[in-house]
Amino acid sequence: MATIYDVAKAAGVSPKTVSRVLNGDAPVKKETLDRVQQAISQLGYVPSSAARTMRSNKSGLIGLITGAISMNANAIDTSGLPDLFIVQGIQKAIESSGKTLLIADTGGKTERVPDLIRTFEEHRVEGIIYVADFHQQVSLPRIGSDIKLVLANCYDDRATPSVLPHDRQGQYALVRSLIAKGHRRIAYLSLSPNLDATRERTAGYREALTEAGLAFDPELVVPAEIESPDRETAVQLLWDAIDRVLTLPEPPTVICFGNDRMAMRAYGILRSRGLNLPGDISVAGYDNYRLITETLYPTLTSAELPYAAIGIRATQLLLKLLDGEAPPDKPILVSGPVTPGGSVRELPRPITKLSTVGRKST
Amino acid sequence: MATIYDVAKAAGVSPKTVSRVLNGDAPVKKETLDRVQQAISQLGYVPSSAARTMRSNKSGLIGLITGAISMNANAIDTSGLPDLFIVQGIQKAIESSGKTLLIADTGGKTERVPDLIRTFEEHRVEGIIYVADFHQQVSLPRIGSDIKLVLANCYDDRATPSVLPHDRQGQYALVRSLIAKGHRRIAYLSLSPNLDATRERTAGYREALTEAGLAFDPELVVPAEIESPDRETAVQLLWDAIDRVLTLPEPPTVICFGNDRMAMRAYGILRSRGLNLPGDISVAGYDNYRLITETLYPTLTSAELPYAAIGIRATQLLLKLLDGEAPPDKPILVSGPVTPGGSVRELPRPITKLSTVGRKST
DNA sequence: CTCGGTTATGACACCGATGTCATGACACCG
DNA sequence: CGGTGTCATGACATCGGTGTCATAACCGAG
Repeated sequence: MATIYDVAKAAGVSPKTVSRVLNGDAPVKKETLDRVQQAISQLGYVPSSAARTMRSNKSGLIGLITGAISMNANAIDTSGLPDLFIVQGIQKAIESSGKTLLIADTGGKTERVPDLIRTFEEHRVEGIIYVADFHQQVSLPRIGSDIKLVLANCYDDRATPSVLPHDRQGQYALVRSLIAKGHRRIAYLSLSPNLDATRERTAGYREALTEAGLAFDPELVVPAEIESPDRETAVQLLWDAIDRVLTLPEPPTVICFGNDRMAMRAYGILRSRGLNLPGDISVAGYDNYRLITETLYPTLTSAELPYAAIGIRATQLLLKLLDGEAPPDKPILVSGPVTPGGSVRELPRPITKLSTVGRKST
Repeated sequence: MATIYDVAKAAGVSPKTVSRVLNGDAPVKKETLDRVQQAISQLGYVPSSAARTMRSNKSGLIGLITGAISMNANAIDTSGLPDLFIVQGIQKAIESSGKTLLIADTGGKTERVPDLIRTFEEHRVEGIIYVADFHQQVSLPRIGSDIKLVLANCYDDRATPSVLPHDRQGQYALVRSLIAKGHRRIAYLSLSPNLDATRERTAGYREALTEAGLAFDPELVVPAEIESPDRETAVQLLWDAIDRVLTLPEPPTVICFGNDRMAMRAYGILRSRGLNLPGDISVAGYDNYRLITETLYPTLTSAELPYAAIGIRATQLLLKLLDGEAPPDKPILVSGPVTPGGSVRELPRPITKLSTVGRKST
C-alpha cells in the first residue's frame, strides 16, 4: 500500500506538502497541488488512519456495545421491540458526524462486556454508547475518564449520561386517545410488573384515567407476562389474563397490551372466543413494531416506543460530550406518538352526541 | 492515556521489556515480569492498536458492508428474511478469531459503498465481507488487492469468492417433504420470477415432482409478488394468485409460498374464504423466519434459508483467504433443512394404507 | 535598494509500538 | 581457565502521518 512518502516522491515534493494537500490546512501552489493529486490517484493512495491516530491521539472511532445483532434471532420469546432500531438510529446519527462506528455485540452475555470495552480502549475510541435491550438499570465496569460513555435505553446509579424512553408519557397518551374515542372501561394487560417500563406505564395509565375523571379499577390491570418466559407459558398467562378481564361483571371495551407481540397473540385468542375485532372488543398494543402493527388485520393501534429516536439522541448527546459540553444532570426522556390503527373502535357517546352513533373509527 | 514508556518507567525497565511481557515472545525474569505487570495494572495501561498497526501493517480489522441494520426498520414491504441474520452469523464466527469487526451500513444506498470501502481502506482492514439483502448479482468497485473480499448472499462476474444459499436444494427438500405427506397437487406461489432465488427454487420444485413421478402443471406455479411492491399491491397480487389456483378444476391440497411473510398473509386470506388450516388446505413458506413460523397458528412449515450459516461460512472463507489459502473456484452453496410445522396436513393415502386415514400431522 | 511581510515549501522530531542487533551475566564443556 | 551458548535486557531504528520551525522566493512600501 502506498504511503505519503511514495506520493511525495512521485510528485517531486516533500511528504509535508502532500499532507497539506490532503488536509488543505495551508496554501499550496495550484501547479504543485495538481501534481500531488495526480500522484495520489495514480498510486491509489489512501492515508492510514492508524498513523493519524498516533500523531493526533484521536481515532475518530465511536464504540457501540449491544446485543441487538446476535439476539435478534432468538428474540422470539422476548417481549418487545428489537433494540436493533436503537442501533439503527445511532448509525444514522453518526453517519453525518464523520466518525466511524465500531460495533461490538455481546452475544447476549453481559460478562463479555469488559472484553469488548478493552478492545475499544485498544482502538482508542473517543466514546462508547451502551445499548440495552429494554428499559432497565445496568452496571458497567468503570471506563478510563478520557472515554465518554452514554447509556441508551438504560441508566445506572452513577449518573452516567443516559437516554430513556418516556414510558409514562407513552401509555398516558395512548389511554388518553382511547378515552377520546369514547372508551370508559379500559383494561391494561401489562408486561412483568418488575420492569421499569411497566411501573412507568401503569402510572401513565392512571394519570390518563384521573385526568378524565374515570375511577381506577385494579381488576382491569393484570400483569400478563413474566420475564423470559417460554412460548407456552406466555400464551397461557395471556389467555388467563384475557379471560379474567372479559368475565368481569362490567368487562372492558378495550384492552391495552404490554407490547404488540402480546396484542398479536391476543388477536387469535379473542377471535377464538368468537369476538369480532374491533366490533366487539378494541385492542391496543405498545411499541408500534411495524412488522406487527401494519401486517395485522385490522392494523393495530399502538404507542410508539421511539427506539430510533433514542439512538439518535444518545449519539447527539455523546457528540456533544466529545465537544466538551457538560453532561445533563438527569436522563433524557424521549417521547413517541400514538399510531392509530383499525383495532380501536370509536364508541357511540351514550348521551352527548347521538349523531356519532354507529360511526366507526377510521 | 498511559503508554508503554510510562509503564517502562514505572517498572524501571526498558519499553522493549514491557513489550516482551505483553506479547510473551521472549523470556522475562519472573521478578521483572511481576514488576511490569503491576505497573501495567496500576497505570491501567492498554496498548494502542494504532501503534501496533503501524508497526506491523496488520490492523486485525475485518470490514463488513451491509444494509441490514438500517433497512430492518423499513423492511416491512420487502420480501424476505432479514439479512441481519447473516450479520449475526459473521459476528459469531469472527468472535473466536481475534479479529475486530468494523460494520458499515449502507443505509440502503448502494452509491455509498465506495465511501465505506474508502473508510475501510483508511483503517487498513485485512478483509471485507459484503452482505446483500437477498440472493443477487452485484457489482462492487475494485478494491486494492491487499484486501481480501468475500461476497455473502450475492455473487459477481469477476469470480470474487462468494457464499450463496442453495435455493434449489431448499425448495426441492420442501416439496419432497410435502410429497412424503401424501400431497400430489402442489401449488407454488413464488416471489418475483426475475429473482435468482425464484429460478433456482422453481427448478427445485420441478426436480422434486419429477423424482416422484408427478406431472408438472404450469397452472400451479404463479408468481405472486413483484419486486419492492407497496403493501396494497402485494396483498392484491397474492389474493389473485391464491384465487387462481383454488379455482382450478383440480385445486391443490397444499400451497407453497415464496416466503413466510406471504404465507402469513395467506393465512388471513384463506380463512376469509372459509377454509380451515390445515384441514382444508395446507400451507408452506420459505425462510423459516421464526418470528413468523413459530408465532402463527398453526405453526408454519418452512424451508430454512440458512442466513446465519451463510454468514459463518463467509467468515470462515475470508479467514482462510487471509491465511493464504487459495480461493474456491465457484460459489459455496449453503443448504438448510425443512422445518415442519402444523400448517401441512398428512393426507390419507388413497390406496396404500387405510390405517393412516384421518391421522393428522404432528 | 532595503526591509517587513506574505507565500510556498521542506527538514526534523514525534506519536507508541516492536523488530533487529548488541551487550552483559551466567552456566557449561572440554 | 577460556570459549561457547543461553538468558535477560536495552539501545535504536522504523512504521506513516503531522506539528513546529526554518528557509527561500517574492512583493510592495518607504
